[in-house]
Order: sequence, then C-alpha cells, then structure tokens
Amino acid sequence: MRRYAATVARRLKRHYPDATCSLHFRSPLELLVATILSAQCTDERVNQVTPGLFEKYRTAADYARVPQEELEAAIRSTGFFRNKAKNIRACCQTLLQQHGGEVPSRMDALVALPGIGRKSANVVLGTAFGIGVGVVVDTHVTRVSRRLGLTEHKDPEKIERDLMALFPKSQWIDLAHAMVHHGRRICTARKPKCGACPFGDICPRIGVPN
DNA sequence: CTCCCGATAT
DNA sequence: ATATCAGGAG
Repeated sequence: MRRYAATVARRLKRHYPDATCSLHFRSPLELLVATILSAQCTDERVNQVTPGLFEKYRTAADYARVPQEELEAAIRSTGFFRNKAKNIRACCQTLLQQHGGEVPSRMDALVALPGIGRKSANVVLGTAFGIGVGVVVDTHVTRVSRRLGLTEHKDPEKIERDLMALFPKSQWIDLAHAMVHHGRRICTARKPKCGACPFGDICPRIGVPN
C-alpha cells in the first residue's frame, strides 16, 4: 500500500507540478476570508468576489466593524452568505481580541475561530504559513482518495489520518493541492474523465461511476 | 443528522 | 429538476 501511495504521489507530482491554492490572496487574513467564502462554492466564484472585498476591507478591524448587511451584500453570490458574513465578522473580532489582529499560525488557535474547522485551518497553515501539520481534506481530496483506494473512510478526519500514514509529511501540502486539481479537471464528481486519467492503469475504480 | 444558499453543469 | 461546489455549526 505504501508502494502504491508512492506511485500515486509521483504521478500527481508529474501531472500537476505547479498545483497550488487557486484562491487569490495577498496575506494570511485574505486567505482566511477567502477560505471561509469557499465553503460549498467554487474557487472561481470566490475569486470574482474577493478583489472588490479586499479593496474595501483591509484589516481585521475593518471586517470586525462592518455592518452585517453590508458584508452580506458584498459576498452574496458565494452562497451561505448570512453564515459566512457572521463568521467573518466574529472571526475578525476574535483576531482583534485574542491575536492582536493577526491570523494565528497554530492549529489549536485557528480551529477555535468561529467558522474555521480543521479543513480551513489546514488550508491557512499550509498555504499562508507553509506549515503542514495535517492534510487538507475537502470534497475533492475525499472523492479522489476514495476512488484511488487510498482510504475507505468518509469522515474527513479519518481520511486525513490515512493520508498522513501513507505519505511523508514533506508531501502533505502539495499532495492536497494536486488532488484538488485532479478532482476538478479529471476525477470530477459527476462524470469523471477516466479516459484521460493518468491513473487509468492502476485505479481500482476506473470506469466505475461514484 | 439538519441547516445554511447562490451559481453552474448535467 | 437535480447534483455539486477547496465546510462548519447546532
């Protein structure tokens, strides 16, 4: 299984060598906000909203004092806009009260923020700070990992443990980015392009829908 | 488990 | 019409 995982890692690296976070951001705070917006929403849609958002609100203090309805209107098209606006505001209020207005670079502090779960914390740690304390397990990583037979689990935290056991820590950040890109381009949820898949010869679920 | 929710592909 | 999109909270 470890040998198989190494093969998967090598091919992912070969086919998605420049895979990186596709959310647009210039600071840990911008990535934190973009990550909250990305829940059940395409990164492409988030990237249409964030330029105007980041121009208008620059600091945690800006988000902490913006009226709820004003922020809702600015992020409406990303869906779940009431929850997301509430979380961004509460999140930034906590940043001001407990972290000097800065985004913390520790897992325990990040997951304690309202609206930030383990997945979002892993995104911020890995992409903004270069710290791979875990593996980002989102909808794409879940689907790709299961189809490739790297895990049998459905619970993201159990999938994360399986991936952490199968791949060396040095690969965790790039691994998730590559899997996300693979999940978007080839191993799609609805109609996977198995004919064009680089794992066509080794995938246990090649041609098997869902 | 349910709810939150708009935009897009199928 | 329905499934899905870099989820999280109650």
